[in-house]
Amino acid sequence: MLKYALLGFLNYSTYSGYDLKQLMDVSTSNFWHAKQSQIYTTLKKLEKDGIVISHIEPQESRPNRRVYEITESGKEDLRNWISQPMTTIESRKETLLLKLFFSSQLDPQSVLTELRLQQNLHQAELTRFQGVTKDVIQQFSSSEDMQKEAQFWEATRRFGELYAEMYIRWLDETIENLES
Amino acid sequence: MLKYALLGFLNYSTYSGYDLKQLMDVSTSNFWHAKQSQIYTTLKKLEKDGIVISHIEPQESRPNRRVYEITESGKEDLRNWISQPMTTIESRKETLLLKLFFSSQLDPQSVLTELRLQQNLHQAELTRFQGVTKDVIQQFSSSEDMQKEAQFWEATRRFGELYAEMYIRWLDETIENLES
DNA sequence: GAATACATGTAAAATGTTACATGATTTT
DNA sequence: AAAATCATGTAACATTTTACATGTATTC
Repeated sequence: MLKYALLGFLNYSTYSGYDLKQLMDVSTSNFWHAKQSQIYTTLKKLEKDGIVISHIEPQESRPNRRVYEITESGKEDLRNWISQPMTTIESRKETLLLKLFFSSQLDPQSVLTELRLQQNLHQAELTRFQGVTKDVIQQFSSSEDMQKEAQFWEATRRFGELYAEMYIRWLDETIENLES
Repeated sequence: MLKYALLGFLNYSTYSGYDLKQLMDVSTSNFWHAKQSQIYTTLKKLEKDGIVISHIEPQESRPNRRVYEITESGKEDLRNWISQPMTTIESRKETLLLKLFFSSQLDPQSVLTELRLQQNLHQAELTRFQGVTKDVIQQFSSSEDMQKEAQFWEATRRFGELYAEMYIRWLDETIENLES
């Protein structure tokens, strides 16, 4: 699936592996992330499959950049993937819930400590979604040629915001139940 | 991490790989799932590491069962994992959001179709969490020796319920925004 | 007669993480 | 002087998925 994240960006413009890592970190990372090493190896595989092509851009006093470009076959692959509707719900993995599920043997105090720690973390996330992230997207939506994109980006931001709110609410409830 | 899901169950009782798959499917699968093949190979690895031990239980007219038991070292490992607090937020992967992020090039109608399909799926999930799942846990909580466990199971069920509600709300909002 | 449940596993491929390796430039 | 940024990549390992393989007993 990382494949389609990379193709999505390369459909806008050409980028190096390094560029793509930076882009993902500031945009899709809330719902899709990847390590730099995986990005490099995946790009290499995509080139072998004829979905992207690369060329070297020489630089002075910095290592050369290998810049990737999407091919026609890549564009088709991407379009096809986006237009194919998902007919199932994605199954998630939530380590915190797994720990909680087996926490009856643990002393209640350390469970509460962990949940309170998570409260702080999710509160910070929420603030970020409502602050910096929102501002950045609003700037894009005021520029003409980015307006259409910005609408979709805003939808993914909003998901992050609602998710953080839901998580905090659940932590509040759970802590309250365990305290009594 | 599947390791700890398996150890968590084996801490209650001895089980075969088949049993563990059934158990996970009806309990943790909303926040932790695994394929049968992964469960079998992981159990084998855990035995090599001395965290569980197994013995064969012969059966008539059915294949023999290989039943696993947690060792002392396994119990310690599990306790240690549960008591170690998580100091970061887990990063999720949401394919639907990834698709949406790159959907500006697609025709708006097919995006809406996909979102409406997801609405139905999540509505069904929500109903399940509020119905069957809730009933099962309530039965456990009325039996004495399961009461403590049931409290934690209920917390994970409640997460599923809130998540489904949040998801539906987000889909409602997003569909409305795209329609206008 | 066909499908599902019981019960085990192996093999191969895909995906993702951690660690290693290099080296100049820029910022603290 | 140390740390961070720019920029590339490889190797090893761990995790997860998909597909294959077998065979009985029960239910529809």
